Amino acid sequence: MATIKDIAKKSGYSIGTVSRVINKHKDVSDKARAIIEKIIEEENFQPNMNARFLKKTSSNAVAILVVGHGNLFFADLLENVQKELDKRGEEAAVFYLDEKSNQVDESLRVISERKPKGIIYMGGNLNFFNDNFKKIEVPCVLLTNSATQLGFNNLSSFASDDESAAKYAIEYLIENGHKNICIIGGSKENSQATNRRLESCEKVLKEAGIKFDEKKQYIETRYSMQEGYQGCEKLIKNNPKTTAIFALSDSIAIGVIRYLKDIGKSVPEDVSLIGFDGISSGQFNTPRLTTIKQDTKVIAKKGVESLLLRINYNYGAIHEYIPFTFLKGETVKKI
Amino acid sequence: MATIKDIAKKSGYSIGTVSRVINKHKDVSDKARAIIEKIIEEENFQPNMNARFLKKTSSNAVAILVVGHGNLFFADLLENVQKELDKRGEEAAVFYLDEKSNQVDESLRVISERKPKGIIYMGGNLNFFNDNFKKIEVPCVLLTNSATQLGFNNLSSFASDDESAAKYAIEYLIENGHKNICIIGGSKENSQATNRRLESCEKVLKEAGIKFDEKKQYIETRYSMQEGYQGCEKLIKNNPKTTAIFALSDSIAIGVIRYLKDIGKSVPEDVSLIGFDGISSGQFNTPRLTTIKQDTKVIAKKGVESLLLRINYNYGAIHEYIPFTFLKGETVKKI
DNA sequence: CTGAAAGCGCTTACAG
DNA sequence: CTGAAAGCGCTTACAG
Repeated sequence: MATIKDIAKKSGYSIGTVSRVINKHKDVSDKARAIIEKIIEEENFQPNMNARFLKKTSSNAVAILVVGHGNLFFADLLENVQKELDKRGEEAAVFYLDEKSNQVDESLRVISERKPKGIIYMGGNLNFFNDNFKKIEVPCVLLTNSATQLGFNNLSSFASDDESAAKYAIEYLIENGHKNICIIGGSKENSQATNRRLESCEKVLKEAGIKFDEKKQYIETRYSMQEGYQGCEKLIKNNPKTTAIFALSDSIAIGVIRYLKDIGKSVPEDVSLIGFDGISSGQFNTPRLTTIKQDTKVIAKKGVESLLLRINYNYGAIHEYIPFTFLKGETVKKI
Repeated sequence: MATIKDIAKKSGYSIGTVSRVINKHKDVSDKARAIIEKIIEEENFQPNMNARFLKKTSSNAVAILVVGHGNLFFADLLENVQKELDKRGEEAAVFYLDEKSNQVDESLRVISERKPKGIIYMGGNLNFFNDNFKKIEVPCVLLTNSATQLGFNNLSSFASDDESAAKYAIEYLIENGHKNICIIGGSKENSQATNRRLESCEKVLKEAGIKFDEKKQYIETRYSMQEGYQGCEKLIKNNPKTTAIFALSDSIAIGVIRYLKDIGKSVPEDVSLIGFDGISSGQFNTPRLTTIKQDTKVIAKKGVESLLLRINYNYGAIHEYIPFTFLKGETVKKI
């Protein structure tokens, strides 16, 4: 690969001038720029990012850390976030992390290596913020989980209004005559969102005078079809009279449908089902998922805006719950 | 962030010795190692990768370039590839590329920045190899597409036996009484696999004396539910008597099912359907997809093996077609 | 507008 | 076994 030195030699200019052309500095003569750009083109020269970032004390990119690969909801959200950054002329650098990894420690490394001007977290275990986030001074924003409790001044957060969403879903099931309701998905230990949703469900059920034993009628699972399938199996075995299920993600919901079908039950004929997220594959599913659609567009927009406000004008942290939409699919039946 | 210099100062050793500890060189006294490791631990020191890779002339990692983010089939294949590398104690570095990006140019950059000892390509446009692959000397392997035609000595390839798979699918449909068959998905221009499958289908149909007009009964689409839905719409409008569809990916197949349902047709009652890939979400779908399952385990294993054989013993390029499995789901009906 | 030079944080012969 | 020093490919004050 050609280096900046080669380009300098070929062009007759110094590496300093070549560097200025690469970085689009204004203080370069048109002539120099033309010559150097031509040679860069010819040589198919691409600056070495290692050298670049090693030297740079700050970059103009916003780093996006996505926890988990196959998460369709994050794929959707990420797309929106990138669009919003793009619209504002901001550069994005996406980093995918393993499901189990510590997103805060990873961001520490990204900071030291990439020097981003801001960080957007998507997913990850909330607890990790307690350990090392205090070392981070770059403006950050957490999406789809609330960071209010953490109380960091440089960490905003935008999540769906889980409380209202869960309330809406359960009330909708109740209105449709359901009294034997199970809930599936999430992690009480790692996710604020799960707790908020679950508490809201329980409150509504209690107020409606409907019995709900969390130990028996709720089960934690990861956000996959596989775990939805397995979780549903346990749930149904413990609660054979279940007539409705609220799944805390659409992927889980699809697994639930499959399990029910496998034991001869159909959705919504035998069991009604509401999902969460509103990912597109839920709407390509047959039956179309009835679900809480998280407003990824607004979450992305507000997240990006608040981050830039912090970066450019040193605004403080904001925490907001974003309204959801209810997608009336084909998986709830009145009984 | 602490640097190697800080660690050196705190430990009383030179940065050279600290570097040797980090890189697990043997020529370090137990005492020095113990002291330095303790301080690294305390300081939570993580070496700067930019500096590391800038200096290194070669790394021990295998780079994996994945084209496209949301591709569930690649997610499955990637998991298997990582497992195979892991099993052999090899390190992997995964790079996700945009759907439309030039994977060969990107790999050129990865080579100059990361100095991997080998590269595994998953997906991407075959044509890009013609332009710049000749500049690459590192051992490479292409998965899920055949590189036989390209004739590079450092590029092996492993793909499913598309020809037999397509033959099997079409024959299965014919055996089940279907004569009005449409095919959907892929790109004739960019994918060897698409061409091989399509040609094989046409051959079988011709031999069976079944009319097939490619212009009318085949449609190119990308591998998404969305495009499967839209593509199916066109296909059905042009071929209202269709009784069976062969979709060249499971995602497409799911979109097809949804479209048919939306016009009041059910799979397999009204239209039979065979997919391709065998991704897990096809098996969580209702109805379960009847599909050609690509053997990602074997593709991954052979790919990794051949790469390491080339790296360690300078073996030549191998091109192989891997046998498929037929998953008899619930989407084909005898008529 | 341009060049010469320092330095980013590491690794790696080289010498001892 | 350890240290001093060169150098990876860039960027960025500084001087002119």
